[in-house]
Amino acid sequence: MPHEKEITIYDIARELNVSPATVSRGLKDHPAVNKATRKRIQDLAKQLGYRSNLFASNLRKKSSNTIGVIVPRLSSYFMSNVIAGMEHVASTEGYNLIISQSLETLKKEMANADTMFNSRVDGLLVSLSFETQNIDHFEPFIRKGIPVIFFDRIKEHNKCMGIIIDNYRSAYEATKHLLDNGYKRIMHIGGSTLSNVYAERLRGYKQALADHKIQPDPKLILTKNMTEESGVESAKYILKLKHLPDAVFSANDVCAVYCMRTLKREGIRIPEDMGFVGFNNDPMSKVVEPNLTTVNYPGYAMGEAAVTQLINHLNNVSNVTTTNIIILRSELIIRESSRKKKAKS
Amino acid sequence: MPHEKEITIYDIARELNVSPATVSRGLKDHPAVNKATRKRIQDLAKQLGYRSNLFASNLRKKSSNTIGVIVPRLSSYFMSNVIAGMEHVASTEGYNLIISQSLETLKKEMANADTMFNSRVDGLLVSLSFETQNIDHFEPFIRKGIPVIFFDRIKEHNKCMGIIIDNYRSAYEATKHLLDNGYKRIMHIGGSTLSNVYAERLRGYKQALADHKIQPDPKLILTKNMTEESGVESAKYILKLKHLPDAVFSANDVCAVYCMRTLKREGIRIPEDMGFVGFNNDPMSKVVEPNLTTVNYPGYAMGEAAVTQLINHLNNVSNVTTTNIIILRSELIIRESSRKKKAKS
DNA sequence: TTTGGAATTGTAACCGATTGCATAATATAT
DNA sequence: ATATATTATGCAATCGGTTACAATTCCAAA
Repeated sequence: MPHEKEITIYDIARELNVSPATVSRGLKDHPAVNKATRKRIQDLAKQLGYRSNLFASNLRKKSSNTIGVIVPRLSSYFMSNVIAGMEHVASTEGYNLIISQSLETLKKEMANADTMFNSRVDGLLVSLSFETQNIDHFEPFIRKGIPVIFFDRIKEHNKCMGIIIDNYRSAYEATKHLLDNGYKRIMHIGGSTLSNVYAERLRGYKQALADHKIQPDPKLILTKNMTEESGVESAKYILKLKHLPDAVFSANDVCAVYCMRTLKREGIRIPEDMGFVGFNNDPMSKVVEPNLTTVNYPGYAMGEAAVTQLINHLNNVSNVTTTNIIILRSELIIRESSRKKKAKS
Repeated sequence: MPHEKEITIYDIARELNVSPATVSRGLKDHPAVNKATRKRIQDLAKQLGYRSNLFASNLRKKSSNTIGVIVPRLSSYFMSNVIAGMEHVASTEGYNLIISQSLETLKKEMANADTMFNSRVDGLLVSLSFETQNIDHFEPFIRKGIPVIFFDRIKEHNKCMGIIIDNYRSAYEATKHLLDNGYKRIMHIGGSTLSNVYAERLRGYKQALADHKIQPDPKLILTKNMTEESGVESAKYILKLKHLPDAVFSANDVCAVYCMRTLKREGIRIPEDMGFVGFNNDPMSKVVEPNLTTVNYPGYAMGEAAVTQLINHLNNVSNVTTTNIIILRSELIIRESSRKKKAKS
């Protein structure tokens, strides 16, 4: 197959009897080039089907116009919305996105960071894996002044911005909502507290109880990995308790839904016998019966915010190393699963 | 901030008193370089924190080790699984992924293709937008011999491979399943038949009816955009019919679920009064009550297959322009929504 | 000792765009 | 008409690897 020859600025220069330098400038509307010359250059470029060689350009400019993204998993409702938001901003700003997943392992996260580093990304957006406690593998970026922004699953670092929602406050409100609706013995199913996300949700839960003068009962606090299975397991655990809880606040929807479903099948009525609140506003929270009260987690907005902040930093309009944390708005969505029919009885 | 100086092969060459060429070869284990020298080079490289400059390398080699991906939307259950599968294979094979979404518009799809072209991707993986009828915007790739693979939403092209499931057969089986369970008046909710996906599903539905000597009733065939809303609308449409269908085969789960739910609220019993089959095996199909019978759509496998095929082509082990279509296995998952209590009565 | 050939290493051109500096062309001021 | 800005363009080095080809080294066979 006879592939087309690639057009370079040299071809244009020769054709127009100017120097490659002029062509280079002309193509990007450099004011030092005569307006008429600029037009001739651009017209011919279009006509010949010229396309800039980004490698040559990047090599010379030492910048890639590419943003690296590392996430634990791409295939969750939340994360795919984050990515969609990122892609949206990045593409309108002329940046490319290189995306990789750590599959929740530190090993792969480090390998991915390495690839990103070699790919010379202009900046890095990271949501940390479950295993990640230490974030030294991002030091190469920081040492070279490449901005790193953590989102959702973050670790504090004095050179890196973090973008999160107020997990503490959301969990507090979720728990308070249950209390206000007359539920008293509230269980919490959460993930590993090594993660900021789950640690904060647990803290909010506890504080809400404390503000209602309720001692948290350790038997009512479960640490799970928040999958379908752990929802089922939690339900079984609940059924074995001598003193049943009258409500469950789960740190995500998937776990809540499967827990609820299992309990329902055992004859427990939701929300009369047991109230439920989840977290994430996953589509299935609106499908399960009864519909699940949950916390809306703005994935798309978080993705947009992360890229926007990064690009602003790259353009020197703001600075990632001085801003510490950005907190996005989240809200409790009240549905049937938490409305005790005879509340405050 | 004093950023670290970048180490190049020249630095290593100087230190070791060899030529940059030898370093270049040594770093990639070229057999022409003495084994001991190779080791010295690699050790020093590691010690100095050398990282290859991909721009320089790509510029010289005229290849990017990057695969471009264009999809309608990233934020669907199916697509996020596809992407996850792609990322998995790509990263183990040493390729990067550049991902963008067309948001179902031809305009953005063309713009994305353009960006990919300028980014010099080694290959392109595309699932077409709803608006796309004509695929001339991929001709620049084909003219340059850059392989293009379509997946899921495809158009036939004599130079491009397509990766799909057998939508016709799956739909046929889904419909047959309903018929076998005693349902007779089966409605179909599908998407625009400009898309291969929905056209084939409709065809399978019709053929199954025909094989059971049933005339398709045009009033029982709806073309919708398969969102939550269209599920609700379809339900309303159904309720207005004089002669109600006794089953619904929806071309996706979201639409099926919302249709089913709306009907349920109007007192229609599922599956007794009306059977339901969806498509996709979306997580919510396992949550809705009753659980929805559906066709499992192997997103992750499709992503893996697409990248594998592309990389094989790039390595000359297979050829994308000669293989036409690859069909992945899909299967009907039977759940409660289609089990008529008194079947075949 | 000479020599053919294999094993290593080096030379230098190249990939294509960018940009500091110099120069040329034109315009304005004196 | 001459000096001084101003505007427009060109020169040439640079970014860092890659690779065809040439050159050198080394060893065994003759």
